[in-house]
Order: sequence, then C-alpha cells, then structure tokens
Amino acid sequence: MAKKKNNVYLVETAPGQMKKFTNWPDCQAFVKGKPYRFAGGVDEAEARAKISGGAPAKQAKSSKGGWSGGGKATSDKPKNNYYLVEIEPDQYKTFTRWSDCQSFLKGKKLPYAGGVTEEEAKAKIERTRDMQLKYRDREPQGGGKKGAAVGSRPSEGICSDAGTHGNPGPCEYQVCDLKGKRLAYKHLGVHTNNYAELAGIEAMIEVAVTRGETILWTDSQIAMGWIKSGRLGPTVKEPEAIMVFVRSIQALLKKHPNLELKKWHTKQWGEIPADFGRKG
RNA sequence: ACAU
DNA sequence: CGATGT
Ligand SMILES: [Mn+2]
Ligand SMILES: [Mn+2]
Repeated sequence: MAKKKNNVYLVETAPGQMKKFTNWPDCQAFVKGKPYRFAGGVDEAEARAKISGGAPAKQAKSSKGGWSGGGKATSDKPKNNYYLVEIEPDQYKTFTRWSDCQSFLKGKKLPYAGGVTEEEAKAKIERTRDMQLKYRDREPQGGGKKGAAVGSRPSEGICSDAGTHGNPGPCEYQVCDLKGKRLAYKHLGVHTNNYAELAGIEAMIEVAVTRGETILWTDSQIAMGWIKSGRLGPTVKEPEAIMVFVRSIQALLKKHPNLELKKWHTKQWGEIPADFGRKG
C-alpha cells in the first residue's frame, strides 16, 4: 500500500466555515474536546470531501483502534445518511444531504449531528449537545477557565529529570529530592529526550520504594501520558523499548498503590530540582 | 496549542 | 535555531 500522507487538515468550526491547518498537532490541539467535524487529506479538496461525505463529528479524545499502525488522521468511517438538527427540545429537522443541512444551519446555533441512521444521529446530538452549545458562541474568545488550579511549590516527594546532548543524543537521567540532592543517576546511550524521561521515572519509582517516598514528580507530560494511556502515537521512536518501560512502570504503580506520579509545573514553580541546567 |  | 511528543 502506498503511503498517502495527509498534508492538509480542515476543521468545520461552523456550518460552511473551514479552518485550515497544515500540520496535525495544531489541528488536533484546536479540535480537542470540541464537537467539530474534521478531516485530513492530501489536498484541501480531499479533506473537504471527507467532511462533506459524512465524517462524523467524533470526539477528538482518542481513536482507540489502529492508531498505532496508521499515521492517517482519518480512518474508514461508515457514510452518514441522515443529518438531524435539533430545532427545539425533542423536535428535529432531518436532512439526507450534508450540504442541505449546512445551508439550513447557516448562521444558527443549533445542535446537529449526522449518522448512518436517524437514531444514531439523534443519539449523537444527545451526547454532544452540551459541548456544541458551549463552543458555538465562544470562537472569538481564547480564554477558557479549565483545569485545576496550580498550588504553591511542593515540599514533599522526589523527582526525576532527563538530560541529553542533542535529541536524539547521548542522554542520562537523575533522581533527586526536592532540595536537589542526587539519589540516582544513569547514562543511557543515544535515545530521545522522552525515552530518558521515562527511564528516569522508572528509576525514581525504585528509589521511592526503597526510601519509603510516596510522591513522585516529573515535568514530562509525554511520559505521564504514555504511562496513563498505555499507548503510543505512530511517530514515537523506539516504540518497543518505550513500551517495555511503560509496562514496567504501570506494574510498579499497581504493585505500590501508595505511589503518586505527579506533574511538576515548571512555569509556576521553576525548574524541577532534578534538572540538569542546560537550558540557558 | 501544550509539555519537554 | 533544531528535535521529541500529544
Ligand atoms: Mn524534563
Ligand atoms: Mn530539565
């Protein structure tokens, strides 16, 4: 199979209104948690066709199947045959062509969804109505008050961090207490930054177990995500080795339920004490 | 965009 | 400025 690379990503922010992205991360970040339709394609026409062809407004959360094998933003979805617009509670207008639905929707802020059957579309509206209404009005504003507040600098626990010379490059990790005292250190050979962060977390857990520590800090959103989800994206280097670390860490955390792996908020608290101090 |  | 990742 020839690899057709997606070059363009379109997001339908409002009926008929497309936002264009030329890279997947930007598109993904924008669409995250929102009910927008989106699709990728070799060119804009292909992406648009996919959206119009009935790519369902799936939650950008995660596509559980085939994600690791692919590298494609869109996958085989059944074609939508019905498009419902919720005019009033429990009253729907039905369309059989997306373009008609789109015209009707123009300038309105009504919940809508497509589905292979009317029942499916109706159910989808039910599931996504809140988010649709919430985001429909809010496009101009960038400020959303989300996420737990970040408190003050922690005083409890231990931390790990990675250091590299080039990325990928010769790398190392260290585990420290919150005053910066080194508790463990290792050279790792040539790997990526995220590989080293992950290796450091595993070492940090071992240290925590032997020392009776329970709060474990890392600044790596990526490593934390791998551990929590148990899954890697299609672009990850050394995926087999990474997954060995991931499963090992998951097993350790399961075996020691008292351990808490937490995100170190560098912006608020300054560099994590295990940092190698090479950025400046 | 976010985290490195 | 470059790279690793969601
Ligand atoms: Mn780090
Ligand atoms: Mn660091």
